[in-house]
Amino acid sequence: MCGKNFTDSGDANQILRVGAGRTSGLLMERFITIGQLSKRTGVAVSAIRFYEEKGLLAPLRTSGNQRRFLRSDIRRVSFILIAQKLGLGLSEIEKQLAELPDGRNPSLADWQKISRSMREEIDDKIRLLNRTRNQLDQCIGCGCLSLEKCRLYNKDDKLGLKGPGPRAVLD
Amino acid sequence: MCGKNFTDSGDANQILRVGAGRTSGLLMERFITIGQLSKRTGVAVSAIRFYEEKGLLAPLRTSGNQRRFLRSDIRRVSFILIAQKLGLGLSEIEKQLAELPDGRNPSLADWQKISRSMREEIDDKIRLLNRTRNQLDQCIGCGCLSLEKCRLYNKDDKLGLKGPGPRAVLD
DNA sequence: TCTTGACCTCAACTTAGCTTGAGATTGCAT
DNA sequence: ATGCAATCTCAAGCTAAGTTGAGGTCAAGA
Repeated sequence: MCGKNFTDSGDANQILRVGAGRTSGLLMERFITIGQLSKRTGVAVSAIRFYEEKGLLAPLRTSGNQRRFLRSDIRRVSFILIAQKLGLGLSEIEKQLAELPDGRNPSLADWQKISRSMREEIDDKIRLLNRTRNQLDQCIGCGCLSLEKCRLYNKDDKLGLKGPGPRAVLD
Repeated sequence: MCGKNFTDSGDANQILRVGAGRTSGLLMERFITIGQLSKRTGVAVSAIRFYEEKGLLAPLRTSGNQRRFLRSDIRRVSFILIAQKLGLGLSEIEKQLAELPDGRNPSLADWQKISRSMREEIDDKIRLLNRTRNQLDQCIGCGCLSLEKCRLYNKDDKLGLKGPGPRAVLD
């Protein structure tokens, strides 16, 4: 992966951390700019920088301080997007990615392992929603709206990860 | 199951500013302080003030500028808490409450009407989660992680109301 | 060489649902 | 009359997941 020899004259575009050599031709095959990554993934440039800040991406830099991403980072960003859709926060996603050896991007096996644990979380959510719905059905006929009696208002049930409410009480 | 004496709809809001001199027994029967409301509902005093700011509560004031709530506001706050648990945002709850005639606190019929529409939203969430879970199951065997191909990554499905993700893309 | 578009950093702003703190009043009991 | 807890307002801070803008640099084509 690293240490290829190139014979091009322009030094200005060298990627620092990968080692010296020449630039454009082969480098352009391996590396993409932030704009290209943005176009390929549909994620705004500002969001990509934000992901880097949060530790989800670790691009290389050219001698001119511009970011250069691996092509496989497209897949890494896809992973982030899908995991977000499944309800994971960026910090949770970062933990999953951090466990990959060598900072590698997710492979099939990784994805299977992660998505299985996601499946369990989704199942939990569905169970909770079903229970809540059943209680709501009973509550429709009741209408008590009493915090002491209403089975809907139960501190132990957190509806979804993002369920709002007064923090001191529900959290 | 639950009690049914929730319609003290007679104690409407004909009360103006509460006079200073006699904080008499009668007033103390009808009105409660913010601290009492906090204790009865478990909602922090700061949160109650916040709800007022958002238009969900409209307490009276003493001549000394302290808030005085109706006893029935306990039920109004209960309603807010339960609706939040069901995933409604404060602005949506405010709309529901604003539709009550005379700024009345929720009655049985109101609650039934609102909770039925909530039930539909919950059903929608459950359907979406089930679909997502099924797609995830297929994805476990696939591992493609391709934005073009993966059926999991579908802009039209928003998982839950709070599903994060790059705004420009998913919204 | 010049120009232009892509890129850089850093700071501030956004929404939601609050909490925390400062500094001033109020209200009730002794 | 005094003391003290409860209350008041207003401002700032918090988390999440970014966006927006100012001001400056880089890279590539004409």
